[in-house]
Amino acid sequence: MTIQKAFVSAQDVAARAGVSRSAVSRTFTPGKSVSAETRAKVLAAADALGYHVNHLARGLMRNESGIVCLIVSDLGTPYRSNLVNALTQQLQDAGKIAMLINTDRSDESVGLALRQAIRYRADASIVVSGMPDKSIVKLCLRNGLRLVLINRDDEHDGTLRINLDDAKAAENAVTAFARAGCKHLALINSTAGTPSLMAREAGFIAAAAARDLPVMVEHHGHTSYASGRLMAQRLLTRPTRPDGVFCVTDLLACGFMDTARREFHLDIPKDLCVIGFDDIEQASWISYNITTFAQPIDGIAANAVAWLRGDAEQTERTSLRLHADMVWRGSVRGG
Amino acid sequence: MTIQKAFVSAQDVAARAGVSRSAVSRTFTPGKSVSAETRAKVLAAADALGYHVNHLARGLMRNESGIVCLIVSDLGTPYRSNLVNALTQQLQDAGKIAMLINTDRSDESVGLALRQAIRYRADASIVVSGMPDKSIVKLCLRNGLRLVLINRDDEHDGTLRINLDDAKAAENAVTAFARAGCKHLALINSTAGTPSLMAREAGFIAAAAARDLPVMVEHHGHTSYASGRLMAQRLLTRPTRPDGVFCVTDLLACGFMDTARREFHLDIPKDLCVIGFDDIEQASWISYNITTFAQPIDGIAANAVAWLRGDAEQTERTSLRLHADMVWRGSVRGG
DNA sequence: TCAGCTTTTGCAAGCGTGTGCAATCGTCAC
DNA sequence: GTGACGATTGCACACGCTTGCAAAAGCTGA
Repeated sequence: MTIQKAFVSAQDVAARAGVSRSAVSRTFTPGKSVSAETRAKVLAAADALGYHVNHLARGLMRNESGIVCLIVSDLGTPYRSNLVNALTQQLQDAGKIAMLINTDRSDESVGLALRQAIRYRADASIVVSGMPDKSIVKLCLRNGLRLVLINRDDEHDGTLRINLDDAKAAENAVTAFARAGCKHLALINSTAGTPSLMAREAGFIAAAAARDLPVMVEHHGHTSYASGRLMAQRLLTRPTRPDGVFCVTDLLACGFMDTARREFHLDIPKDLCVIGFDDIEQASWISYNITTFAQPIDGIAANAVAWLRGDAEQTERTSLRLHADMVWRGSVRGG
Repeated sequence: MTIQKAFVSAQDVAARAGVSRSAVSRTFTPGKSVSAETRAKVLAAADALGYHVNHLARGLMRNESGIVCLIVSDLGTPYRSNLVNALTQQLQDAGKIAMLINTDRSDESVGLALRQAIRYRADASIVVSGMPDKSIVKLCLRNGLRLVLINRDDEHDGTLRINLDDAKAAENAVTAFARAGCKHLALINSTAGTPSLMAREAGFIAAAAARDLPVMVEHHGHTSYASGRLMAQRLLTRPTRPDGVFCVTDLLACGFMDTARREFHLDIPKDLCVIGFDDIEQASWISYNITTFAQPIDGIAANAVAWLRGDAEQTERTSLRLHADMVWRGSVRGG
């Protein structure tokens, strides 16, 4: 194999096709005027040479790279990986491409990620984890980087904020427990306390108070299986044992249920009702069968992408609140 | 807010700092010679203006974008999302950035993904799902796009192939079953049959044959929880019920175990031993507690990234076979 | 002070593309 | 035959950056 230039350029294609370089460029730009004959010659030459438009150069010229950054931590987590999956899929369908940046959930590392997005002149970035601080957000907007915040908070203007109706869901959870005859409610949550988790907590406590039901609360670590186990041990050794527990995440619920059953020999839902949140795949597995709230993952992704495409009616709405449907399964009595 | 140019360029910074544009460029290129004084002026101006090097332009000049494409299907799957997580993390640490492309696992869509990688002049792409055909691989190599194939096959020259020692693992599974006194072995697998899954199957059958143990085999759908359930129904209604089942994936094992317990009231490991593969998080959950083989995810990622960086000794090895350690848990008797 | 050296600096070319502008071509009606 | 008009085409500049080259500046020792 002879040594050759790594990538073939439009110039090369033009030479082979016997046309000007602009003709090549126009052939690959939808909506530009090229005669059928020229187009055919160009396409033939491009195919023979293995030509592919250089998107770096195109992005440089158009000032629009087609890149959208996804900023996310703990991609291994079921909920997050499903959301990222839906987002990349829908971005691809919209002609964009996803760039993935890992963060530990510190604000600082989110800032670093956003700077990286700016460097690649991303058209937008979508923040799934962590909270960018005000100055970074301003920097992004100033640089023409559009921002979507998913289940973050509702503070930053100029961005699209997509949140769930966490308070409403929490209220429904209380209602379900009340109907099941639960008298002693409890809630377990992480210590991190993202705005959306805190909204679930506050909503649950408020709704319970409205019905004069007491709520025990535990906080620990991240929203993981291990945390769920640990909080189960704490909660189930209290003097009065709760009989209705709202886990702000299905992962917590899985750990909680396993410990309640194996270590405390409790029957779910007879002795203890459990409600989770997210509707991850595992919640539907036979061993768990958790009553939970479904994150409208496709809906979230669709709204984000629609806003990015600048669809007329969507562009104006900068704050969206989606509903999380309750999924009735077997971890609550009398569904 | 006044209308202004979207992005600030090196020119703008140079003007404000009172130096030439090249000085700005050199300031942001490690190893280039700039006086401390100039560097300070440049950094001050860059900070004030919010300047960020344009990586599209830089990539265009250097002919090296810093982008690495990850080609993957079903990111929602625990094993894949953990692998992608490790890869993006380690790529970031190496100064690269991950681009994520979703495929259905058809060869065709892998081809499309690779063309996308070429268009963005990615430095490399890492194929986690699907199998690119020979002509596309050639096209990539000709375009200077390096290729890493993870748990694919071992055919393509010029690429880095990272595989597990599936045969050895399968042999260890047979040994474990034999020690537990299992007489009737079985294996469940997807119909897709990627090379690595087929290697596990072939290895298991061969090792069982060497011990004169019969093996029942079932194939169905993807390597999912649902498939595991369905194959359990098929396998456990056979005239002779297996007492040692190798599930080529933990997800299959979860579905299999749930069905074996709830629908056939079998005790694991008393009536039935189960071994999985991957060591996903769920395999360690109390409800499953599956004896399995750990994918050396960090090792895979580390090897891939090291090869991409062109580390001297690594560059020569183009085919790697890593070991999957057995993780002893409770789904096999007498661990 | 000055030659000889190293470090720093600015200039300008070039990376591969998109696109405004003017020139060219073909078509058609008169 | 001619003029008008629309579709195509090529030229040349621009995008923001890197880098070779040569000039300038700083430093050393005699």
